[in-house]
Amino acid sequence: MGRSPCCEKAHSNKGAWTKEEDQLLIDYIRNHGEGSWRSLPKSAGLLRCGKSCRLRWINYLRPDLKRGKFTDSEDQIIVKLHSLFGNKWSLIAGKLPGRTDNEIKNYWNTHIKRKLLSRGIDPNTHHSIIQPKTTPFHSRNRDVKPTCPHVNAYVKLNCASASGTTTDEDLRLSVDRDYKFEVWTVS
DNA sequence: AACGTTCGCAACCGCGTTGTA
DNA sequence: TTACAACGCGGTTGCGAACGT
Repeated sequence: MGRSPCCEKAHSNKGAWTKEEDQLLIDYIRNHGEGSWRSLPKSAGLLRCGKSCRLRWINYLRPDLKRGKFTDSEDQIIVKLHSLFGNKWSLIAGKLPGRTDNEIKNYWNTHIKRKLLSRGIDPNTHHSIIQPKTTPFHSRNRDVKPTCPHVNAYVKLNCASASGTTTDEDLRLSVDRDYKFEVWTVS
């Protein structure tokens, strides 16, 4: 038995949102707050599924969104965080106030990936394509510096977790003014 | 000007995770 | 403990805009 659909698709709009739909969603969330996405469309008078409403709000309508072009420093932060976390876009977005995971994901795929490749850097491993390095990033109990030639980051790893991987709970991340990183475990 | 191609981004889809009865 | 509903995330797609010929 498959998963039940998140909404009555037959009675849902799809595709681009209209200004009227946006306004209905904004008004509803202003009055009632976020949450209960499944019941929200009906309550707000929207012919959309809850998932779609949530995405529209988070990625486009939220008042605290920065929007506009990414700055050079944001660019650098994204590259460095990606070298730490991989494709954990929501985690990366959490370190960039006003930016959404979807926005960062798109920016990575359309701009940064290409930029890294043009510099001879593998965007997945952050290692030089010409001189590949074999040292695993999440090596246990070892200091790695720097992990990638283009990143002026110092990452201190002291992973004590039994799995040998660093989980969100294990990690605390600090970003100083020069965007250098230090990652350590919680004892 | 017209057409084809590429690019950028909003939105959708499927699945894993979490909460709860 | 289990089953189900709802949420949240990451990958992918679709479409309009921009660009090139």
